[in-house]
Amino acid sequence: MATDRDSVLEAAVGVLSRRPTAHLDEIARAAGISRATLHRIFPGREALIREVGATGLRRFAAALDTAEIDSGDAQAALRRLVDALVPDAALCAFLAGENQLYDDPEINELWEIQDARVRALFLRGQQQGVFRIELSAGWLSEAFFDLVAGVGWAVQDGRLAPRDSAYSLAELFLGGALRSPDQP
Amino acid sequence: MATDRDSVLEAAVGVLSRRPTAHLDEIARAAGISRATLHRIFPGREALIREVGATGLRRFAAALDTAEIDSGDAQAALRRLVDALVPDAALCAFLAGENQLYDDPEINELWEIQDARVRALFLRGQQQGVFRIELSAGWLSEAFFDLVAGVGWAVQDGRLAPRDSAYSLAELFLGGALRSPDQP
DNA sequence: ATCAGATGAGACGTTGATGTCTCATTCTTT
DNA sequence: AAAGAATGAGACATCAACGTCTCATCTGAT
Repeated sequence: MATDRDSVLEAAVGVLSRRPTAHLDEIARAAGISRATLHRIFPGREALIREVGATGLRRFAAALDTAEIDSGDAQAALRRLVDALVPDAALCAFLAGENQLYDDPEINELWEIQDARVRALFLRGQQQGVFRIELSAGWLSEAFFDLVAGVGWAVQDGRLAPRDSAYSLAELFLGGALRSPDQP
Repeated sequence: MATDRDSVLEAAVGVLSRRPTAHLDEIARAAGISRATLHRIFPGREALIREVGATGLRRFAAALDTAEIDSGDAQAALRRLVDALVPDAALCAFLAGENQLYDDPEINELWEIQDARVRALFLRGQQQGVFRIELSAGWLSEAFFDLVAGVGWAVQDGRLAPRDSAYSLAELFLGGALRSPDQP
């Protein structure tokens, strides 16, 4: 049953995104199972972390797919990406915090692919005249991911309401903190 | 000699901001001293982490002071803050990643104070009509810190040139990723 | 040159998390 | 109801990092 595995992974993300060094006891308790069963599902801590990372990257890739980031106006594409990504913001927060994941060449390659896709979106937007060209596409991509992770943390800790998160993220990233001079 | 302690702390930040679970061996090697000497300076791992956190918060507070964030135009104040903060971006990255730090009530209180100061800056800017009011001051504050930490990581890993970091940070945060419609 | 202090290298015991095991209990299926 | 599978609880060994110690070496001051 895949549901079981997935629910455990979900719980693991909830704990690990906030405290990457959490003990297996804690993760098992959060998942509502015993440590023994956790070991029956995942061979060990390393495998669990790896699986959470792989899941996160798969969901990230799926969000890029559903948002169709290669189609149409780059700004609209980014807004679609925000909507698709916000439900998995906690997963992105985990990916951002667990740097040790990228020692694994397979995980690292998967990440490089998705990162390149996001960079391509920004590059396309710059060529369309939609995004600023004074800021490199690499930096835009990195900053965007930082903010997505930040949303994940903020929502998890109750500092940001989930229903505000997509709006807050898109508006700040696209429009910045400054009030537009022409809007009174 | 305070210089020695500080240089060790500096090296510790360099390692811990990227890999919070780094062994003491690694930190000692990065500082160019032996594990024994590291133990002579700091009673143990916990004390070291704590000290790095306290140093980070002190530097953060100092940056808020030198930027005079309570004076004048809020936008100019934020730009001053960026300039003052960027040299210690790695330290902020450490503070952002090491959530376990905030279990310590003393550290946590120090953080709350600085965070309130930043929030006050954004609130003031909103009252001045400088910052957007659709985004809460709390979210602006949090997002700003996320980006500062992101700059710290990006610089450390060579993905962002140090000389670009202040500009990239201030421009993206204040103006957003979108090209202004009136600027051709 | 000598001596005091500091440092590095390494050994050693301790501790805590992990991985594996067993066994009783519960749930499912027939 | 009975058999089988899955789970939980706990015991146990292992292992890696930590904290402490000793001793040889190095540095710097007198």
